[in-house]
This record gives sequence, structure tokens and C-alpha cells, in this order.
Amino acid sequence: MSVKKKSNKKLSEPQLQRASMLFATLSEPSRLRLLQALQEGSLSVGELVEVTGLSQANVSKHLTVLHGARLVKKSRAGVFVNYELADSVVDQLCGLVCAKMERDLAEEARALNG
Amino acid sequence: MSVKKKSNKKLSEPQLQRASMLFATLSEPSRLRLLQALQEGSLSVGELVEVTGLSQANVSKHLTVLHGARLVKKSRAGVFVNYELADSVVDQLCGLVCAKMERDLAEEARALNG
DNA sequence: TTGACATATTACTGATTAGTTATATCGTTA
DNA sequence: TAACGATATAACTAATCAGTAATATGTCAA
Repeated sequence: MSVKKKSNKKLSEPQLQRASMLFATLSEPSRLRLLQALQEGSLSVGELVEVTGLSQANVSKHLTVLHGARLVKKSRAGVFVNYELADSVVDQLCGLVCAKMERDLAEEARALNG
Repeated sequence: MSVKKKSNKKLSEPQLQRASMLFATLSEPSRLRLLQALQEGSLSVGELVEVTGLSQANVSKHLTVLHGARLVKKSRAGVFVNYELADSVVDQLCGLVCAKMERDLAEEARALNG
């Protein structure tokens, strides 16, 4: 009994605060869309506007948030500012979340069929 | 050039919506506190109130959200309702987030020292 | 049934924030 | 310098939501 899995990380209160902020950063569909777009590689603000269909001001604001969370890096190229993914954690988190969504769907299907 | 990492998952729009909802669920410090408390094992609502210091109504509401996201399971034991973690994804996500926070701290320290 | 206790729900309030519009800033070229 | 195009910021609005207080629901015991 009481078989423990591996990690079981205990987070301190400040760690917990920071963690919640990172999750909040990822809780906006528009920001996830931007991160998805950047998985192809580096893109300028204008290109991100085109790809996502969001307004320029909106994209810029979201990029500021993502940059503040150190999830993207920016670099000027003349008049343009290019953004790219700064941390592989986005990929990893999305992988875990996708796996969970599939588990949930399977369970829902099972619940329906009985 | 163009060395690709592994996954690079592309999420569909509905997947993206669901993912953002899961992240939103985890973006509240109080809910993370509850999940942390449940890492010890199954706890009743009253015990969670004691451990976290949150109000009874507040804990109950957060547990409803966590249950809706299938992150916790509930089971009645007489007058009590016991909650326990329902998905290891919480542990895994927290692990990734903690690792990133440590990377960020290291980078900030490096930035300060020059 | 009634009373006592554990949990859930409702109605409300204050705070946060995504998106928009308008404007400001920055870099380049003429 | 001035004019332009790309990006960032400011002010605002509407919607969302955590927390609280009060109440409802549910379970057991007498």
C-alpha cells in the first residue's frame, strides 16, 4: 500500500506563484496560436499577424507577455522584429496536455458506451 | 541547418481551446495548492480547508473546477467527500515548470553578473 | 421526523485582462 | 531633415473570475 510514483515535487509558495503565472500565460488560445506558429521557426510580427489573423496591436501585446515569460526571444532585423521560441518547455507541455486530452476523450467514449 | 527537435506537435483549433482551458485551470495558485496537498494522498474537503487555509466555499468551488477538468477524483465516505489526484499529468507539468523556473533563475543570475 | 455536521451552490463584488482604436516610437530611405 | 512602414504602447470597454456570505443539499444518528 501507499505505492508512491516518482517525483512528487513539493513547490514552495513563491515557486507556486511563478508556476501559476506561467500557466496563466499559456491559458490564452491566442498566445498558444502564436507559439504554434513559431514552431515552424522565426517569424516577424507582421508575419504572425498574417498567420494568426489577430490584429497587430493584439499580437504585439501577446508577444510582450510571452517575452516577459521568457517563452520567446526577439531580435531586430532592420525594421522588422523577429520572434522565435525560447524554451522547449512549450513543446513539452503541449505534448503532455495533448496526451491528457486523448486520455480524457477515451474515457468519455468509454463512459458513453458503458 | 534547420535541425528539428522531436515532437513539434501541431494542435488543431479545438485541441488548442481545450489545452488553454487546462492551463487556465492550473493558473490559480489556490488550485495548485490544493493539488499539492493531494500529492500526499486522499483528503476530505474539510482536511483541504485546514491544510490550505482557504474558506470552505472556496475550496469546494475550486474542487469542482479541478474535478471538471478531470484532475481530481471524488468519492463519498459517509458524510465526507474524499478527493484524490486523478491524473499524473499534474505532477509531470509541475516538474517541467519547475525545471523551466530554475533555468530562468540561472539565466537571470547570469544576466546580473554579466 | 429532527438535529447536527459536511459539502455544494447561489448571488454578489472587486480585480484582472483580452481585444480595439488611436497614437507613439523606432529604423530606414530619400 | 522629412516621410514611410513596422512595431509598441496607452486608454478604454466588456467579459471573466476568485473570494465571500448566506443558503441549500445531503448524510447520519437519535
